[in-house]
Amino acid sequence: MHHCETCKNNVCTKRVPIFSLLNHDELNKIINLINRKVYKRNEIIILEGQYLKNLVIINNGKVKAFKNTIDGKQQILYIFSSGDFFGEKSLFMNEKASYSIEALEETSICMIGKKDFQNLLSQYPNIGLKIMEELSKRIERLENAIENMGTKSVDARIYDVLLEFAKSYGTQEKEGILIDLPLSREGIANYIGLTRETVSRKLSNLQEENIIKMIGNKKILIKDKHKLF
Amino acid sequence: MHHCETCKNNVCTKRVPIFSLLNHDELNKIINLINRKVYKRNEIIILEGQYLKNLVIINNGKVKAFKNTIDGKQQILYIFSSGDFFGEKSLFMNEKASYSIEALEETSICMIGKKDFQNLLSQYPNIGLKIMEELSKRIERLENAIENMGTKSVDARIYDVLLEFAKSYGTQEKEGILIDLPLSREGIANYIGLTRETVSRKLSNLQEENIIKMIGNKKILIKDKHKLF
DNA sequence: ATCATACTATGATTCAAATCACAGTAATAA
DNA sequence: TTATTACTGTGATTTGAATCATAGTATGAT
Repeated sequence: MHHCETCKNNVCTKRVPIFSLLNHDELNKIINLINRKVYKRNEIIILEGQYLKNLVIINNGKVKAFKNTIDGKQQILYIFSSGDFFGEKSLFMNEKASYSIEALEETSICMIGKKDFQNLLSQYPNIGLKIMEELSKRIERLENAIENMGTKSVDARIYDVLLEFAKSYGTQEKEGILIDLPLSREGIANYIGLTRETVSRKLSNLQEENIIKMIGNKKILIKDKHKLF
Repeated sequence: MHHCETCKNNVCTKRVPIFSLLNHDELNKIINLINRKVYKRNEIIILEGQYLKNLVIINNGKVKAFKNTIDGKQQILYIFSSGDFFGEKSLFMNEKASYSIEALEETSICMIGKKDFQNLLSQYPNIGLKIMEELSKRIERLENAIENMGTKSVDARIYDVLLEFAKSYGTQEKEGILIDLPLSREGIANYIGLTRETVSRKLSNLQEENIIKMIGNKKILIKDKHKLF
């Protein structure tokens, strides 16, 4: 199974940074350890508190990782897309997932069992280094998010999230950077710790100032990136 | 050098979780790779933006890791104490420090050069696993901090920081948990994203409600822990 | 193309933390 | 012990985001 060319090309190994140091034969061995699954928009992939038995790598699509609070609020911690992984915590510690994962669009994932992945780790120590590198990057993003929420004005936080989205989901067009928003207004609010209404208002302001242009609800054109600093 | 008993007992290796899987002889080998240094209260150990050439392990004392913003605010990200390490990012990536480190009290540190530590890592892969484990814990703390700042009331954030400090710096006394505060009111404010004044007021409230008792400026007695949930 | 549903915008009001201002207190060094 | 400095507490005021309320718009399914 999984040996036809189409499958290979669709499978995570090729596009995953943590496997980037492996050669063709090594990748092929890994393919046999992988289980795939596809989720529809809004489907829950993991629920906070569940035990996770796999390392999950995103092949295609986007998911959000979030925590729900007792009083009905939601904090989005990550948006994971192609090549990102989660569930790594269960590899070294036997702990419950500390956040839920929900598909933001049709998303296909690859799963590698805990044991299998631990074997891979000891066989190819470089994978471990790559994971540490990725965890370090994630830590740095979280640290910046905390700095933003703790010290920056609401306007600055809106600027930052627009620039982040521009980098991750934007394409350069002649009029500016066109962002394919991964989140609704409410999602953005839950990502940067504001309310839906405040995000709406701030974006309207930016549009009035001719810095951005909202195209429907799912796209934003950044006309003047330099005014967002 | 470093072979007398007093030195051994004072050196980081024994109290550092990341070396916990090594035996006595292995630890002795590591001792020879270590350089020690002592910092006084308020001394800067690393400045944001500097290149770091060592993994730094705290032997004794406490430091704060923080970012300064352009408009003069400060966000404290971590309080590191005995057994904690930092500078691990420079081991896999050649990047500048993303935060400054300042001693909160007299603090002695142990340093292992980048190259030496990389050798250790390949010699004892378990150290790598321990580091990943520690990074995972750090990630979880950051994720919780973001959830707190994004979704919780100011009161809840004060409760949380008191409970955190009680766990890390508190001793059980008959009247309650006595916390040796690592930070001033302003420091606490910079840790949870509030102002000095708000922290003062909220602590005063808690004292009036007989939940805590402030003892000078550096100690707080938690009389009724259960009211902080 | 129409409809149903989910999402968005925006005005009015409330509220709580930031800010400003200054007095009071604790900690540290001489 | 006293003096000096740094830290803390608290009142008055401002400010800006949350909340409440409702109308408007976009999107996707049929």
